Amino acid sequence: MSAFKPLDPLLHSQLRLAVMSLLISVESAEFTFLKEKTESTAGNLSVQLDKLDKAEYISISKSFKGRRPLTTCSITQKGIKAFESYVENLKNYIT
Amino acid sequence: MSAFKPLDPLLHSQLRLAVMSLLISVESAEFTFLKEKTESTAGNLSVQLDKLDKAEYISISKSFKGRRPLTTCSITQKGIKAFESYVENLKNYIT
DNA sequence: TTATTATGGTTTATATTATAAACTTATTTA
DNA sequence: TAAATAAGTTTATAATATAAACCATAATAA
Repeated sequence: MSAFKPLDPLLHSQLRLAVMSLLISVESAEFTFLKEKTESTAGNLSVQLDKLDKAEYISISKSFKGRRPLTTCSITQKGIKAFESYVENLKNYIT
Repeated sequence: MSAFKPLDPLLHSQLRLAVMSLLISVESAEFTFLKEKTESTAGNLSVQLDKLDKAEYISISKSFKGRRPLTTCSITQKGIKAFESYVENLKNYIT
């Protein structure tokens, strides 16, 4: 027991982990909200959201608020499972 | 509260974190022991140990066991503090 | 009206990183 | 003596994180 299970590289990233951490406790969140909370640049955030989306850890919907673009993200079941098992695995490293 | 504090990039690495995790609970450990426990390649381990050493998170002593090289590592006070605060910061992300 | 600045992003370039492959030196073993 | 093993180190490469540059539209100022 307590071997070092591999840490999902998609989650073992400061910004993506922060995003998942935010999304896991809300229904959905807007791009600008995530940007503020994570204090990231828009470019970086955009790239990392795409990666999470491609892995189907989150789903992204693009629409408009009035006439401005609105990107809304929410975590998927797959994302929740991945996050939870990442956290479980991580515990072996830090306790 | 619960902002995302930055994660020390030196520790936010699977192998280096595993090494630190091992070293924190022992007096010292040999290269081969770390290699087995972390299931890493010698090359990768060698590189990561060097980085931890340069950051003074561990200290490395090279000697001989009989006639074979023996590399022994131990965590430093600086390393312990860094590890502990990494863990504290990380908690904001995963709880 | 025409600039100028702000908003909400995306794309691209770059520097850093993690990692394994290849190598070195010495020592056993067949 | 040749081949395999041990204990690493050095180097090459592919992946990654990140910010800079860019784009389109909207609001504001001159």
